[in-house]
Amino acid sequence: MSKGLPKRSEDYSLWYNELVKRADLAENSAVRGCMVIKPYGYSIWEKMQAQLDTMFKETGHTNAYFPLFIPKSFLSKEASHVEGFAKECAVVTHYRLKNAADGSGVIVDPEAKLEEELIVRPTSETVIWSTYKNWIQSYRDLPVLVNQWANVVRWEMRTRLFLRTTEFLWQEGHTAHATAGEAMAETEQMMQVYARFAEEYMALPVVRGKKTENERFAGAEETLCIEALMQDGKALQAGTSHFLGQNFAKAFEVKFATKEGGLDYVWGTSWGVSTRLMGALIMAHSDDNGLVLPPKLAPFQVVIVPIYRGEEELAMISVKAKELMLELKKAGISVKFDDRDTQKPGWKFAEYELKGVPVRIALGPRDLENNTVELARRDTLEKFSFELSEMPIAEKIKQLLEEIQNHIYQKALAFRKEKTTEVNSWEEFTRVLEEKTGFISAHWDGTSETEEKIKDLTKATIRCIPLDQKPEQGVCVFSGKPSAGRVLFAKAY
RNA sequence: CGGGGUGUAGCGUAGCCCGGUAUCGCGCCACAUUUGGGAUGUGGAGGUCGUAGGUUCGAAUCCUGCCACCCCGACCA
Repeated sequence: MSKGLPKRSEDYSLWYNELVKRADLAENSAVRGCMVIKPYGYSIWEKMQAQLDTMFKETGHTNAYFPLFIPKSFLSKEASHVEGFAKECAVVTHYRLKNAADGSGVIVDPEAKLEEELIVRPTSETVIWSTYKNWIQSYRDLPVLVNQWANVVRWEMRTRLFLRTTEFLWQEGHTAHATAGEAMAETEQMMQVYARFAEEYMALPVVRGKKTENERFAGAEETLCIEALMQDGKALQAGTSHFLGQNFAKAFEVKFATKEGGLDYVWGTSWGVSTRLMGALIMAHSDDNGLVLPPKLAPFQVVIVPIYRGEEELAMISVKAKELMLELKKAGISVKFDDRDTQKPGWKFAEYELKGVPVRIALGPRDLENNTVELARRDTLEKFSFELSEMPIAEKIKQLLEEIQNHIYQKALAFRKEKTTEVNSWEEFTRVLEEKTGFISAHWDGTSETEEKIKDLTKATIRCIPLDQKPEQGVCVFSGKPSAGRVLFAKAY
């Protein structure tokens, strides 16, 4: 392994790829487009899962599990849904292998052709709604509030670790309601859950918004989203929540007896976030020295590195280190004590910086003598000596972790503000897009045609119509037609 | 699927034009000296040169097929 990471300023995507690999988050696998998520990377995902899962349960949802395979016929029941996913589905056509007659290995047994092919789920609306049909008969059965943690497959042409892989891990919530209003409220609620998760846990500021018709989920009436800005000025969709109207209920004949004695189709929602969040996390905060992790999601928040000559010194330092570790653990802080004798302190410093550990404690003979430790924070790379008599170490670290969590959020927020530009002319639009990058807040005439043309010309898309959009009369930056408010454009991942 | 590129030790590479049995760095193993920012020295292990075939006394090198990966385009969370 060579030492330096590529610089963000020189080659951002190379920096990203190298960082993911060197920080032990993930690597490419033997299967094209699929990744191996390594233990350190998976630990972060587990932290995300745990927190999101808690939030889903707090909002009344329960986990369940639906099959990986979907009968082909299901997919075609909702017209726009098929259209959206048909081009990227993996299909199972056979169920058996056999030895080749010429001894060259195994081949697909042509005798074992499936009568109906199975699709590897690209998303589960269809299997789930075919199941809901049986679960729901009356308004008394509603709402159904279910989430599942699963893997899905979308056969992408070009993949990138975490950001776009053929198989990815995610959660998909699927709910059914008696009224449109209730379903819409659920859609909004879950978008807010995602936004809160991104901001409070990932330290990632997001714009809450609504997708335009072009960018909407295939099969949804309305898609709400959270959009984040990465350090290279490109936007990343971090989570989506869909109001499905009665589309899937109609496609799968999910009707319920209303309180009033009528029969009506059920209203649905679906919402999801994926391992793509890992990519967002990495790109939002990390620097040329490596990963910068928010304390709330770091696999361990503190690492203790002993500095010593000889076994006796290590033994003495270990006693102190273990004492500190215990104190920290009692306070709910996760700590790793790295007493490996196989690597030197300097090597460990660089390693934990690469891996984004929020706080490092270095403990050496001088510290034992002076009753101090050396603290270093990952976000600012500041180092300072801390007198253990000053206050309990756990309290100090707790403060520090909170400060780091807050600081990286503020830093990302300031960056987004700086990179969000209001523009009023087409000339300005293209110039800002090319030179400054980031979000562009501009008037749009509300038509898909204009959106398409802008995309063709510049690769920029409408990321969202912000929910906090101010009513403001203006003219479309492209067509000159009247507009009632600004939307956010950007080049996106 | 179009256009370009690359496959050589665990990783990154030189050699290929001009054919003679593979270079260097990192990592790995052993020993010694080291340990407050990626240590140093000495010794060592590790290779079907992507794959199948062809040309040749001889192929990493030349020719042909195939495979894989990367980059750029059309599609996407």
